[in-house]
Amino acid sequence: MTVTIYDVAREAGVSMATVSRVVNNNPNVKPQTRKKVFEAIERLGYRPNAVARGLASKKTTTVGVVIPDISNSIFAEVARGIEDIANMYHYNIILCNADKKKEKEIRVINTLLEKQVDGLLFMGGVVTADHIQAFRTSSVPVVLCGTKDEEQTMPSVDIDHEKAAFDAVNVLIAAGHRDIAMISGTLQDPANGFARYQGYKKALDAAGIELRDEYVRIGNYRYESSVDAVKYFLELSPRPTAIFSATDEMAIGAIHTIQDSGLKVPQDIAVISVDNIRMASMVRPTLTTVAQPMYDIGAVSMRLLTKLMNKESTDNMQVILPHEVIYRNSVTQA
Amino acid sequence: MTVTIYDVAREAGVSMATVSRVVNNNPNVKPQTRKKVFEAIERLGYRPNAVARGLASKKTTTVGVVIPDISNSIFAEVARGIEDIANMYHYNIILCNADKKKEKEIRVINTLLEKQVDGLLFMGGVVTADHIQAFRTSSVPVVLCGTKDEEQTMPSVDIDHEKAAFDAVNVLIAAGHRDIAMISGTLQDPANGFARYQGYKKALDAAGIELRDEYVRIGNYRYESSVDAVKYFLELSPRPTAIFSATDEMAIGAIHTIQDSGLKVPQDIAVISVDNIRMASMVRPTLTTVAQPMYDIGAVSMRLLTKLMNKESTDNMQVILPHEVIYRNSVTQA
DNA sequence: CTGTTAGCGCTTTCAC
DNA sequence: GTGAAAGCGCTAACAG
Repeated sequence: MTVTIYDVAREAGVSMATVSRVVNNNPNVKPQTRKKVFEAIERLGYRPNAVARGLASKKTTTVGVVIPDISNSIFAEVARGIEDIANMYHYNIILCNADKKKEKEIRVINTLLEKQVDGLLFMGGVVTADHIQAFRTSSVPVVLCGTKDEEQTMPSVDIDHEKAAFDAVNVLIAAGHRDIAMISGTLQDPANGFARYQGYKKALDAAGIELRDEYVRIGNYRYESSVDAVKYFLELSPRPTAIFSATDEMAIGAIHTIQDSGLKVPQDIAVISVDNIRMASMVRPTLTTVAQPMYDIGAVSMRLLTKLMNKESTDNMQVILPHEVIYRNSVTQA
Repeated sequence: MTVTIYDVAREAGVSMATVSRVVNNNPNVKPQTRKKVFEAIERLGYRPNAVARGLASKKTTTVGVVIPDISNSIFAEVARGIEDIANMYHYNIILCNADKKKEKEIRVINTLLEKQVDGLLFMGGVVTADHIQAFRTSSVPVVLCGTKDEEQTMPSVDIDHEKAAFDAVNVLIAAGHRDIAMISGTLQDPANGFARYQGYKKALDAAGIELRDEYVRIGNYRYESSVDAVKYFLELSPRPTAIFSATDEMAIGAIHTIQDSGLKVPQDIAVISVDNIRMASMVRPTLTTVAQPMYDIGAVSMRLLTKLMNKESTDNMQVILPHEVIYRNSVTQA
């Protein structure tokens, strides 16, 4: 039924070992023999069985990628970076969505490990002790991308979220704003949540602006969640003249809510955030934001993982990539 | 080093077969024995090797999903539907991005087949003879989702794109429009391209409106591509009073281009499209569009695939799911 | 209810 | 350059 390496060997009049060598590009095969084998493969329509190969060689040339939320375009962009480098090094990637659920993340990590992936990339989200525990039960290398663990003991690739937020708020301050509200993510989230909030606080602090509790609302990163936050801000007095959103998606929700209330962005209220998703240049006004290099985060973390899988020495296990303010039209420049 | 089923057997004082039964939830094990085995597993930290299991059982409980473009939110939503049903039937899914490149699609299909997936889901895009050929070289079932092949010989789940487009254009006609332009996808694409164009043509025809060549521009489904199309339309005389876009993303580009030119949507030019991506309710004005049930397309195709993998009989191999007009604010209702 | 025994399809020494 | 043979870790008859 299915044609195996043995069938090919017989058809070509050689041993399985030789066929294996040909398939794996081992140079120790006479060109003529190689040709015979290729012909037999062609004739029989042989397709190597990666499962059998994986069992025999104890390598699958596959890396597992756990993605917290497949419908989030940020992760999609990171995934592209991962893919490109993976292809370059001849690894296949298997992407597993975890729905932003911790329990599912752990389950997915275990599934991937059972499938004997050669390495693991864990994207975004919170990295708990349970995650670390799951990683430890395996012997394959793991790289965190777009996040890091509390103790910073694991290899990771990320931006400096606090500094990014700091820079964003400073754009607002430089434009003359003093009444600056923030739509934050949950403070439980060390990267997109807590760190960005810290950056906001420090920027205000550095400018001698007092932090006002009612100027901070917690959202869930979704468009809808910023609608409520902004409605709340709109009732305040003094009403904020600028809003710093932890993410672009919430910023876009903010812009629309402001506009729906009859106010103008940036004239009445300026808006800035961090991420630079594709949509940021698709709204009106276009969104001023701090870009994180999503593709590079993916690419660099995959590259780091290849080194780890090859047991190459690596100097820097905790990579921080640079970010950059993208000036568009949701903040009036000074 | 790695602990195997054999180690567990020894530790628990039973045979490998018994351990295998316990791990696979085979009822033919005395509760007490089962307990002993579980304890041994726990003590040793045993994790079953899915690769070995796959080789021995010739089943991987894994289905491969090829996704044309991971950064396209439509596919992401379809993927959610696939995932949910896959989990329900205890299949893992491995997602492979193909960058909308035919060559890469074929390569990915072959990789997946080498990995011995139990079934294949092929999402969106054009299905050529080469694709069919690749599918045929394998013995596992394949379901197309969100697309279909020319000859409709393969199992598939999709909407009636032509009818969806027809309905969209009719909304415009019902609102009194006669000068209706279209931003189409490539006519090579049977689903999102050709079929939607056909629907446009037929709707005009049914209303006795003559088709004008200059009222049709071809885009590439991206936001940017509709900018040029709309600029072209704006110069025309008579200027169209409504635009039908083959996809939401291009429709959003259209709306912004119209607004940037100083005109208003829907007062000066109405816009409608097909898809209903999340962003459709996030733009201003919110986008009137024909919704395709993305989650369901994924869910139904995965369900169909499970039936095929179990060799259950299935009456309907070419499923067409219903679509629905979502009235929002980019078309003034009559 | 449990153990024995063949493989699954391939890689990988080790000889020749 | 090539072949023989021993597994990789597990499942699946088949016995008992």
